[in-house]
Amino acid sequence: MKKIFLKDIAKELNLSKTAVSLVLNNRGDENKISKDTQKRILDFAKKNNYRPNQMARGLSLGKSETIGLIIPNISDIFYARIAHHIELKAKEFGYNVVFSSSNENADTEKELIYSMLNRQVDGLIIASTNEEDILKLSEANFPFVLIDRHYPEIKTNYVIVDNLEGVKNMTNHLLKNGRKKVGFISIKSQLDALLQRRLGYELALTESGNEIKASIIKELDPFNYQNEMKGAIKNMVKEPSGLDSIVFTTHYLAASGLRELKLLKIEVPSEVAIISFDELGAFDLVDPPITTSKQPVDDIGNSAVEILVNEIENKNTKIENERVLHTKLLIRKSCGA
Amino acid sequence: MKKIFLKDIAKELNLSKTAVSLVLNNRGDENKISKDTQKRILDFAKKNNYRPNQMARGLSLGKSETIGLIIPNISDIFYARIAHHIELKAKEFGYNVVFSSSNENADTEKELIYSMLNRQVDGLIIASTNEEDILKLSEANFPFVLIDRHYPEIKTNYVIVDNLEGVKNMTNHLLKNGRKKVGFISIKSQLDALLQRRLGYELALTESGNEIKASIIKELDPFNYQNEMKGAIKNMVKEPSGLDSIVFTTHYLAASGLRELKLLKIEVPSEVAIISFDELGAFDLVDPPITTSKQPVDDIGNSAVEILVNEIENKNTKIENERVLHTKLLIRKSCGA
DNA sequence: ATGAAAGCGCTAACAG
DNA sequence: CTGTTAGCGCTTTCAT
Repeated sequence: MKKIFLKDIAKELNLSKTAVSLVLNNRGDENKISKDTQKRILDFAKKNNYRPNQMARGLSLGKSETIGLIIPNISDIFYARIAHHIELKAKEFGYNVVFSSSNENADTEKELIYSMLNRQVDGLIIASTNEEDILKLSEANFPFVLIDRHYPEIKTNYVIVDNLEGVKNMTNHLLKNGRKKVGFISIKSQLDALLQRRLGYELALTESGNEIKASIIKELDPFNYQNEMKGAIKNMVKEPSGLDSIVFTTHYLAASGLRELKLLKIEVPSEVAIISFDELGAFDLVDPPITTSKQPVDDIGNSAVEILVNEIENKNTKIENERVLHTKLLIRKSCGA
Repeated sequence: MKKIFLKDIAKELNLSKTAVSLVLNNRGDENKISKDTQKRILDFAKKNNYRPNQMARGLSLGKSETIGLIIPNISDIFYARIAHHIELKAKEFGYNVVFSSSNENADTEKELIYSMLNRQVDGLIIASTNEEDILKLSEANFPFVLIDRHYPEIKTNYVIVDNLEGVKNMTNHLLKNGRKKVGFISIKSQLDALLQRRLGYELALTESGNEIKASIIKELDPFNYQNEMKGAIKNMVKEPSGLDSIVFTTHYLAASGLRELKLLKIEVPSEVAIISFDELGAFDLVDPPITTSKQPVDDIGNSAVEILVNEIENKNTKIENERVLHTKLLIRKSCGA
């Protein structure tokens, strides 16, 4: 593991740094360096385990072959899964990934973006909480793609799912299964993704001739939802609301809600049916197994990288850079049928 | 977002790059640069949003203020949680983290380690699959700490849990609850962590006067455990084995096992009790809620960073660099009582 | 107190 | 085909 540098191998082999650098970067042929010399260089490099210093290389090249990933929280299984696919795909293209969690905090996100820019990432993939800096990135023409969440007013690359459709399908599923009074528990947020989910719910109700009463909708504080859940559930289930089903807009809300329902000894699905947007690892084992609108995490991750690398490397191939993917309803027991 | 460089601010302010650099690195006072000059520099930098190029800085300084994290799989909630804590703690110390998944593949892990070294990470945190390269790192005196898994023959920093104790407690819990024939389902592996888990199981049995029959122990292929699970379970549950309980050594084995038990219509815990080492997000909601030996992911992450940074920065504070943490038994319904 | 200059390891014109 | 040279942006030694 003794460190060896480019100049060392040049010296040892009595060649110039240029020749060595060229060969090591696979530009030997195009620069007409003799096969023999090339072989000597390659062999020597391999034998001595030569490893170019990527900081030097990056500084010189003006790029780092690194993608930055900014997400709300890596310990959220949803983002962790996306991260995994991003990582895999990035590697295919020869990129590493640096990640950071914003914890849904705008300032942190801002700091993270700049910190990554300082570190000379070649591009960014962001599940953003904060519009302002996205706008700046966009104006600066820096390569990035938004995932999971996007800002309709800003023209950017993005990969999201059709939230409206997903939640509408969920709500309709409940309705189709004979539920009459469907509640909605979400997170208080200005994010378009959450807005769309609410719209999907409302649309399903109105289209089926149901009225939307505010009391049926609860939007909890993202940092305090666990405490607020009990009240929300109680309120929904008891009269006058007397709901017979609840749509949850995230997996953690669904888990938390089910926990409270159990504490309150409310039978799921006989008394109250529940359905979740996206899922946790073991939702199929839960009592009862939870019906879910599953997001295509693999596709989200792969698409994001594909779009990003395309932009970074400025390939001519015009690819679709605004992708709206679809969720898939996994029907289990929590809605009755 | 117009890029501004050190030399720009020096020129604008009619100063030398040295002065600017010094001040920006908080070494103004110690180099007796006038308060006034310092203020001018700082103000100008802030106003123009100066952001040092970390590649250049890193190249010059010979360090990157980045920690590399290599784990088997970021989409495994266990590692994702650890990653989250590592990230948080690293930020406290001013480090970023670069992560990669080895997918339990020795070659990938090797490649990852070298790739990270090339990228000049200052230190590494590794949940390793492959002893060989750990040995090299160790010989090269490169700062790193092993987590989750360690190699008893190599002297390194590490943070692990007491696997033997954890599984022993699990097994005893089953025994205490009146189970007579306890099975063991694990992953086929040479890793010490898994060996210890098996030892814990065996120890609990022998100490309580039970005999260990090979047929009671199943070690599945890590890449094919889902397919092998059905056979394993069937085999254990039917005569002559006729087990009344099973110890699973990972959360995904437990989930998979429970899935099969349900398919086989075997009642848990009345017919067969199960217990898991570590847990998934919703193990408390599962039917039945699964008793678990929970690992202290926060402490694992925090300790690892603490030890690593200590070593990187060569602080004199002698800290314990071989930590064995303890799991905590969360008793739920899957074992009966 | 401040500045000139060298150097970190690598790439890339350009000249030969 | 190969070597010289400048330069990426920053830090730091050593004069002044």
